[in-house]
Amino acid sequence: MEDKKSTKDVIEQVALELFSKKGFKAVSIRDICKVVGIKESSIYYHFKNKQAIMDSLLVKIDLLIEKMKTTFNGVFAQINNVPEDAMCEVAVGVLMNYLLNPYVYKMISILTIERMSDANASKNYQRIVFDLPLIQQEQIFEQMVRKGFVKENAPAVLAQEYYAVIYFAFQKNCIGCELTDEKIKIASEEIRGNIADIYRKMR
Amino acid sequence: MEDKKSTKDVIEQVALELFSKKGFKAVSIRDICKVVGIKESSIYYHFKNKQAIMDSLLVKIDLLIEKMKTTFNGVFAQINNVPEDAMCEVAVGVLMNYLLNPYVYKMISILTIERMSDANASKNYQRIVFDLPLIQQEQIFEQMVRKGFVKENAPAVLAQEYYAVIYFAFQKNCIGCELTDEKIKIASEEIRGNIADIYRKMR
DNA sequence: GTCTATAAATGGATAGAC
DNA sequence: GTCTATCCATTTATAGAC
Repeated sequence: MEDKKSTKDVIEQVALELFSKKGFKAVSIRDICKVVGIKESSIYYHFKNKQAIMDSLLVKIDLLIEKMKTTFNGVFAQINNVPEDAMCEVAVGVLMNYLLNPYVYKMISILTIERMSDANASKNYQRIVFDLPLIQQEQIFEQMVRKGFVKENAPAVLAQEYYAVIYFAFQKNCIGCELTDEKIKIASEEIRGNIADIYRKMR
Repeated sequence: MEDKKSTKDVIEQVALELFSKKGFKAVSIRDICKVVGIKESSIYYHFKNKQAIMDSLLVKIDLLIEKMKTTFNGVFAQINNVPEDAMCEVAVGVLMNYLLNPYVYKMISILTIERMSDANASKNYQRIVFDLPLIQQEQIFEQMVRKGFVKENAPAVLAQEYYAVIYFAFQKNCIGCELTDEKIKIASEEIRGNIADIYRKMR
């Protein structure tokens, strides 16, 4: 029972893959159909048009992120002690489990291109790449300040300083062309080094 | 003597503008010619093909950046005292005079799109957006550590922490769709706030 | 649900007149 | 240097058979 994927699901999967590599506009319906193994016209049975495929992908990522959020909150609530190492590992975790999650990473790649000319894509990029992680980080720092793990400071400012390091390493090493294990490793190490440095100062 | 711009210059100027808004691939020769006011075929008198226009733009930005670099080095060499305010203003200066320089900004916009699928664009993005500013910042921190303005620390790490704040604010507020004065103001203030916070810790 | 066939638009690029 | 005219490839999308 492995190949139970409907044609519609396969279309979405292939579209996500291709869009993330070349951008929404640069991928043709023909490109998608060629990989899926159906004729061009058949795709219009499953989706009204090309944009409808993209819209469907956006709905799916919202569900995924919502699920990740509740999982992460549950894990973090149990932490009672935050040594420097743990701070670094949480930061690397944001990279590995969120920004580099296969689905999230591909969607970020698509929106990176589309947000330059599409206001709606720009909103979605803002939400997925900046707003959601920053709110998450801010809540963590709120708890940490309250529990006395870091010196008192505005949690929003701490979150921004902290996440800027992660986002910077992500953009510098993981975005653009092929993503290799080597690049992921370099990004992780840059994050560890910079977060450790910042954390030492803020305690 | 204002309209002495050759057709070739106008083509480049229009192409830069259009490429930066929609991406290299999404802009057609027809689009460019319509704005310039010439027929499609005429463009092939000035440039071998579409790619040749882009190549020419890349050569020009290299010349511009080289000029900016020497200017900036001259200005910074005269600074003998770096209070917190000056640190913030230098950071905002990197945003306003480099990342938001009209030519640099448009080129970054183009490369943001193209680097997702073109290895050469990826290299150029890396060079213009990461390598050059980081080397510049590193040299500044080297001087500052030497002159005793900041506590001793690896200049490369300081440069990365410092520039990450600038890049983050730039990406969060200034990239994607229309760039407004309001967005620039928010980015500047975020940089000022975060740099002041970091600088207070590293002295 | 998938196919063939085809419409209608848009793309890059060239030949040759002026 | 710029034009008209044209070629050929590619694209989105639809109509209608199976």
